[in-house]
Amino acid sequence: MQKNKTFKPTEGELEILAVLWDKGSATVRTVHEEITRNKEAGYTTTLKLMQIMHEKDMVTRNTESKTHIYTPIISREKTQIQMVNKMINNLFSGSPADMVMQALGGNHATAEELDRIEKLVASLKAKK
Amino acid sequence: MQKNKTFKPTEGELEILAVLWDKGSATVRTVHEEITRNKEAGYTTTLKLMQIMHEKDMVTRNTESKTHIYTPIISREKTQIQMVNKMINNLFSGSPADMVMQALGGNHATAEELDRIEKLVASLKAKK
DNA sequence: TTTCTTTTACGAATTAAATCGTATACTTGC
DNA sequence: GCAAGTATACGATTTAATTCGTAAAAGAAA
Repeated sequence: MQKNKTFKPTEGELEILAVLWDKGSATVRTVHEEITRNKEAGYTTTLKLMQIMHEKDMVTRNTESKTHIYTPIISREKTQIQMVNKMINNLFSGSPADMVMQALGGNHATAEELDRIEKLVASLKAKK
Repeated sequence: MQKNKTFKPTEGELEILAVLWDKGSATVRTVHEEITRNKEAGYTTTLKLMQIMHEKDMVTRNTESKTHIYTPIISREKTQIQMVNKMINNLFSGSPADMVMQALGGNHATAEELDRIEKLVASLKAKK
């Protein structure tokens, strides 16, 4: 078991986690194929990265069969919260609202998404 | 002049930029003193980092006097937009709303901030 | 002027991420 | 059983970020 230090995946680790979160669990082969849809990479590179993630206790693996099956340990949501909070502190002087402004500023949110946000904001206001 | 590649400051660079953005311009000494309010670091470490940032064209510097004065080139806002968008893509499957949910979920936003967000959302909805 | 302090320049060491080649072991299909 | 293919293990290399020691230059103070 590891110390509970703040979890900060690197770029490459995040790509792998994205696949694992999406699929629940996956083999190196599967992860590798997903990843190489977007960029070049050797198979052993992906393998090594996943092995390192295992050493770091970011994933577990089932080694019963020759082909190991990897499962993420930390949840997507927890990672999101940690990374968003870090960014709010580092780049937005601690103001969540400022980050929200930038996130929505690009105007990529759909009408439904805006509805969801509106409801969330309303419910947060109600609590104040 | 450099290619216009996506700007991705490291952790340490971001700390320095935060000071420079805040003050507009600053000497190494000033930046260093700000930074060491929160963490340990040798003076030459900060200096070197800022020199490298200069090589990377992240900052300009005025060398008229012996004590150089550094000024950030990229704006805080542009950096915010780039980093938020990157995070939305990497960690939130491209959904700005999902990121907003996490940013506000911690319930750290003040009533006034929520008002601002509400207005922004309303104006975005009006455009749809 | 001489000394003390501050500053930059430079280079080296350290740490960590990412990449990949090669060896070896395990399956599977013939 | 054996060849071919697939998987892991391991170690080496590369690249980048970080850290800091030392020296030299510039100014300030005495």
